[in-house]
Amino acid sequence: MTGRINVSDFDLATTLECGQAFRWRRAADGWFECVVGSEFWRMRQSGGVLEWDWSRETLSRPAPNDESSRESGTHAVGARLQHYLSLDVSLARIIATFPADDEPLRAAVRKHWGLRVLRQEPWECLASFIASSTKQIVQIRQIIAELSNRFGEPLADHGRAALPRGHADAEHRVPTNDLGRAAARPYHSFPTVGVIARASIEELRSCRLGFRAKNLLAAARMIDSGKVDLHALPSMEYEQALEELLKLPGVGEKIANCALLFSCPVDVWIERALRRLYFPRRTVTTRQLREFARSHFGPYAGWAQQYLFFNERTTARGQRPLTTNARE
DNA sequence: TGCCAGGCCTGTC
DNA sequence: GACAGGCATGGC
Repeated sequence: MTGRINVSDFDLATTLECGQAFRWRRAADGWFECVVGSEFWRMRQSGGVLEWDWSRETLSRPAPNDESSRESGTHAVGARLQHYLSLDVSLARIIATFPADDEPLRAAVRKHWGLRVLRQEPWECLASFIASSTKQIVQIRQIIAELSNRFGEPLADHGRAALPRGHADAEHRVPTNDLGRAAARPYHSFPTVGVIARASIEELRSCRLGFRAKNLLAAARMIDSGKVDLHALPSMEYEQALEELLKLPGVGEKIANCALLFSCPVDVWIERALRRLYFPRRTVTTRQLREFARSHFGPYAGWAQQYLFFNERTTARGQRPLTTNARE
């Protein structure tokens, strides 16, 4: 099934490659593709038109509580896509809440206009950031790909057959040391929390998680057993939701905030930007920076900081692209 | 070869 | 409360 959506104030490439999601792959023909939930999505933007291509029953065994029971009409799929991409909110209105006299932020917004914060599945987002601790983004993508390839559901044969020529990567086995390729193959779903909870520490370590393996396993088990309910977070106040996430091993303030839809993450790159832009020649602690960010950027602090993060990453000396080149 | 990476946790002072 | 060091692993 395919469709088209008229879009404005939106940049697909920037949104998918700005470091908030780790599984989207830019194919050689310009399409972005990923398994989202248990659906295989492809998207391509041409000016103000977003083309999409969607396959139902893409997984050999869709998760029982997942999208298999969802509506599959063109309108319903398009609506899900718009929700995921936050196309249903006015970017201009969000930007308008940013501090008016903050020129560095305004400059970042101008430069990366169209960046939108995705509405990702909470578990995938949380697990990805648990895996992110002291890892480069390219390596995070590799770890997430390894986890998905090993523990996720593969695309069903008929789903794979529906892929355009050149995309049916029939050979699942790639050299284990060639993680750039592994990271570029999004043909598995992200593993469910239950699957990870029942994995062994050795299996997780084999995905190159290192010391993060025990944190991911313990966090998955706490969530799977109901000790922490990710789906209850949206109904909580910010402080309560933060406190809930901090119960999880390997989850500190930064990762918790990333999981809370980027509500206020201050990581090393944002910290670097904040120090350079707002506190030059002054000594401030990370805690002070976090408090500054929470109070300064307004209700959409996460959006503001994602602009600053991406801008810092793309303009800092020694800059490197955030993603591996999917073209191999 | 050595440094460092979208941190977290623990021990020490 | 502040701070340092350890934790695994791989890209550069």
